[in-house]
Amino acid sequence: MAEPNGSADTETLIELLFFAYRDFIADADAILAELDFGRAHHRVMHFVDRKPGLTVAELLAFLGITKQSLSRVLKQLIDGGFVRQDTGHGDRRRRELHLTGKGHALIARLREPQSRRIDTALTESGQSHDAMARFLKAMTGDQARAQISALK
Amino acid sequence: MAEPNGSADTETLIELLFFAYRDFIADADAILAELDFGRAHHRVMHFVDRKPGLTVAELLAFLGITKQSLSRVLKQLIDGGFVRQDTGHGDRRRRELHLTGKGHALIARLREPQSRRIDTALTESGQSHDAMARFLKAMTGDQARAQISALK
DNA sequence: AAAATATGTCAATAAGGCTGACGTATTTTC
DNA sequence: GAAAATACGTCAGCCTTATTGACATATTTT
Repeated sequence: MAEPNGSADTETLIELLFFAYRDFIADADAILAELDFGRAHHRVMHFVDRKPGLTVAELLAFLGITKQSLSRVLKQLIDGGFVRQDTGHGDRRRRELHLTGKGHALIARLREPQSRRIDTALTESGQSHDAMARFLKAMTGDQARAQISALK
Repeated sequence: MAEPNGSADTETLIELLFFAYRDFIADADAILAELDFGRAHHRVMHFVDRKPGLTVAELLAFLGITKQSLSRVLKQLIDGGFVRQDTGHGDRRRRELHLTGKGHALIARLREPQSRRIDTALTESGQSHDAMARFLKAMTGDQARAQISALK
């Protein structure tokens, strides 16, 4: 038998996931490079958009990096006018993050080729959006699932 | 309507892909850290295993990096006894790369948690291996498809 | 013999992470 | 009301993995 336990074919999936993610990310990289931004900037904008008003500490938890690492990237986004920081209403120690109009425009532009790639791939492969969401969610660990829930 | 053009939901898929890939990679990262290796070492071993005897130039094309970047990683793998370099039979300028027994053991160990995660996720989400392969392949660009074909 | 190819290596640079330490404003606790 | 905890910012130094450019060497092809 060619695949006694399916492992040979799962090996192919490991490889396909590498290529698929690499090419998926490349779409946005090209746009980011124009602004001298990197993937870190993209991730920050994504989560600020997904959860407007989130604090620096919450953002760090989503990204899984330290505040020292975030600071440089966040500063560039604020200086560039893509992200705005508001002092917290109740707790004035907090800095609540929001995208500016310019920030919304950029995240939309970054998302466009990625969305198109996903939608095209779903159509080409005859997959439903829902089935893919279920698979990807099943691929994540407990921590990520909690984070995903927090974005509702 | 909640989703006029499906874009709202594709946005969720973008995010899920980020989390899924991050967690998928984390499995191997933990093992690599024990050996003071990184993802670059993993990728090199994967492709050397998938196409035994491939040359340095071929490997560079798969990885999409420069030879200067590869050199350090490859040197560490060779010094550590995970990868072996044979002078080409016909063309003695070429260095044909192979995994050693130790290399095979490591790649198997790295693949194990990743395969398990994929297989579990497929089962949990009721997806077939084949459908997922079709989707992931549809996500890749032309260049990657050519590379994937070259691995047959 | 000359040119092209495959590989290796040196040097300098950059992005994006890390740890540790410290400062400051604000809130919570005792 | 003083002390402790929290949220954030920042300085300094370090690491990994990538980059480009330049050049050396062995081998094959022209």
